[in-house]
Amino acid sequence: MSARVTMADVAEAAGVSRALVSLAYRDAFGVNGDTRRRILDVGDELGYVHNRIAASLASSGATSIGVYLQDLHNDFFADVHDGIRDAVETEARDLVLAVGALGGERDAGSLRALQGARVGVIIGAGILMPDAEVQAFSSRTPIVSIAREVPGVDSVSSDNLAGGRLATSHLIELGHRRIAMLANPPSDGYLGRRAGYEEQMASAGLASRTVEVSYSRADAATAAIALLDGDDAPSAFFAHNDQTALGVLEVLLARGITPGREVSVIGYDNSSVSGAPGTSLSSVDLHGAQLGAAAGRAALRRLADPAAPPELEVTSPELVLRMTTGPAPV
Amino acid sequence: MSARVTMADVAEAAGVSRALVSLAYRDAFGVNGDTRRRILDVGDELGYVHNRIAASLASSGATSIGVYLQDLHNDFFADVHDGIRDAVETEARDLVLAVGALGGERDAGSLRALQGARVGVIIGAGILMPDAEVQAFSSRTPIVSIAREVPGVDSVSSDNLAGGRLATSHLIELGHRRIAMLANPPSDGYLGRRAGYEEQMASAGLASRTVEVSYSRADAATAAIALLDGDDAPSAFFAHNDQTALGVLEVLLARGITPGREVSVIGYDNSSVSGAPGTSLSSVDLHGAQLGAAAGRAALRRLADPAAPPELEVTSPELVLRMTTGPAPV
DNA sequence: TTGTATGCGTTATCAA
DNA sequence: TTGATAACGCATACAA
Repeated sequence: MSARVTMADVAEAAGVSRALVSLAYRDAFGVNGDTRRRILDVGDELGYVHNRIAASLASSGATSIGVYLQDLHNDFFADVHDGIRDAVETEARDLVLAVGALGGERDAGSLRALQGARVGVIIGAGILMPDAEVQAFSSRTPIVSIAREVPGVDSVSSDNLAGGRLATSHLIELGHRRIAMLANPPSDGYLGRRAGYEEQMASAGLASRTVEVSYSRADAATAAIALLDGDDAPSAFFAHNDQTALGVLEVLLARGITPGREVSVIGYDNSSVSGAPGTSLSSVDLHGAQLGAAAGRAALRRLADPAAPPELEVTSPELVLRMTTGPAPV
Repeated sequence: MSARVTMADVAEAAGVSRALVSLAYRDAFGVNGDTRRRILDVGDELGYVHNRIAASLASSGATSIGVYLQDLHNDFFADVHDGIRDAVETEARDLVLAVGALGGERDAGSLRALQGARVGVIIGAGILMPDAEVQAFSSRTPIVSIAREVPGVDSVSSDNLAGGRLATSHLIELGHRRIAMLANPPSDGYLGRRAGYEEQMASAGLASRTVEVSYSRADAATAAIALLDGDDAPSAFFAHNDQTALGVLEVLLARGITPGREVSVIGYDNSSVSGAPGTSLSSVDLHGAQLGAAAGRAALRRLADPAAPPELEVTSPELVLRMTTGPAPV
C-alpha cells in the first residue's frame, strides 16, 4: 500500500525523462529498444502499472474499443468475444466490456456505460434497440453491429438466407417432404432463415409449414406437440435456433421417438449444447468467432477513419451435421 | 459529432454551478431533488454523458469493481457475473470486466488491465496463478477469490467436501458399490470433492477408485474406457466436473449403454449442457450466482474497509438429479 | 532524447 | 448552493 507509483517515479529511478517513460509504455517511436526494456524493468520493480485512466483522459482521441454482449449464458457471444480479441490484440487496444440482458432492458444503460468509459467505437452483439435508436446512438459513438444489419451503421452479419437454404435443402435431400419450420417473431429480424426455408420448399414443390414461436424451450415444445399430433405430422423440423430445437428434442425423447431416425431436427447457432453427447444436435453454425474478428477489424478501420462510409460485411454459415438428422422414414 | 459536451456546458444551460452538476450526477447530498432532475434532463438534452474516466482520475479513492472471469464459454462464469451484478447494482458501482483464458496464460495480463483501469477491488473467478502470486497481487489491489480459497485473501467458495459427499452418498444409496471417481489434477485445488468421495466410500466399507484426468472430454473418455474394460468395471462414475462427465457419457452411448440404467454418472458444476434433453446429466450445482452475489458483497465491504481482516465465506452445493443416475443393476 | 508547459474533465476543498 | 482553485496522472507539442 505504498503511495501510488507514477511515471515520474519511474523516470527518476531509471534516470530518464518523464516523456521517455510515457513513450516507452506506449512503445511508440523515438525510444531505443534497450532503454525501453530498462524503463519497463524499472517500472516493474517499482510496481508501477500504466494508468489507462489518466492516459485516456490525456489523449485527445479515444482509442479503446467497447464491446457489448447481450448475454453471457449464450455461447455465441463467447465466440464473438474471442474473435474480437483475436483481431484486436495485435493493436494492443483496450477492450471495455459491457453485458446486457436477454430482454434488451439493459441495452441503453450498457451502451451509455461504454460511452462514459470514452471508448472510440462500440462493437455490439445482440443489441435489441430499434434501428432508429441504434443509428442515433451511432452518430455519437460509432457502432459496429454484429449479426444484425442496421442501415447506415457498420454491420457484420451472417447470411441467414444461405443458412435457411442449407438446412432446408439438406432435409429435402434426405428425402423429407413434410418439413416444418419453427420461426422466431418477425419483428426480431433474422428473416432470411425463414425466407431460405420457404424458398427451398417452394422450389422443391413442397408446402411450407411455418409456425412462429418465442425463444423459450417450453414454447417450442408446445408447438412441436401440436404439429406432431396434427394431420400430416412432419418428419423433420427446422428450428430458428438451438434453444427452440432443444424444445423439439425434448418432446421427441419424451415420446420415445429417436431423433435422426423417425424424425429429423436441425437447429441454428451450433451452440455448445449442440455437441453434448446424447443431444448431438445438427445445427447451422454462424461462426461467431469469425463474425467477431470481422467486427474487430471493422472497428479498427472506423477508429482510423471516422468519416468513412458505413460498411456491410456478410459471412457464410455452415451446416454441422450430427445425430439428429437422417434419411426420411419410408 | 458536435464538440464534446462537458459538465460546464450542462451547468451553463441549466443555470447552475459546475459543482452542483457534479453532485447531481453522483446523486450526492446537498442537491435538492427537483434541481437534480432538472440538471439531468438538461444534460440528456445536450447529449451529455458523465465522463467516468475523468471522474475516476479526479476522485481519490478508486470505487469501481473489477471482475475477472476465466472463460466466457463456461456457463458457471456467466452465473457468477449475474450474481455480482445483482449484488452490486444497488450501489451503482462501475463493473470493469476482464476475461482470461482456460490455461491461465492471460491471468496476469487481465489482472494488470484491471489494475490499470484503477479499480478498487477485483473479484476473481477462475484465477489459476499460484497462491503466492495471488497474495502478492492482492496486496496492491485487493482480490476477492471465487470458488477457490486463498489464504490471506477474501474468498468465497463452495463447500467441495460437502459436494463430494453428496454425490457419492447418493450413488451408494442407489445401491452402487463399484464407484469410480475421475478427479482433477490435485495441483488445481478442489481437493474437497475427492476427499468427500473417498471419505464416503471408506465409511461405507467400499474401496475408492480414483483416476486423475485433465479437463478435456477426450481424456475423460480414455479413462472411462480403461475402467470399463478393466476388471470389476464400475457401475457408477463421479466426475470432478461436467466436462469430464460428458466424456464418460460419450463412451457409454457409443457402446449402447444407457446412462442411468446400466451405469450411473454424476458430474459437477451443473453447467448449461447438463440440462439438455438427451444429455440430462445429474450434477452438483455450485450456485454460481449465489457465489457471485456473496463475492459482490464482500467486495463492497473490502472497498469500505481496506484494512479489515480477510474473510472466508463458504456456500453449500446442491445435488441436481436428472436421468444419468439410477439404481445399481442387480 | 530531454525538459517544460499546457490541457484533458472531473472531484475535492474552501470560503462565501 | 456558489465560485474559484488545486489536484489527479498522463499525453502532447515544442524548444533545446
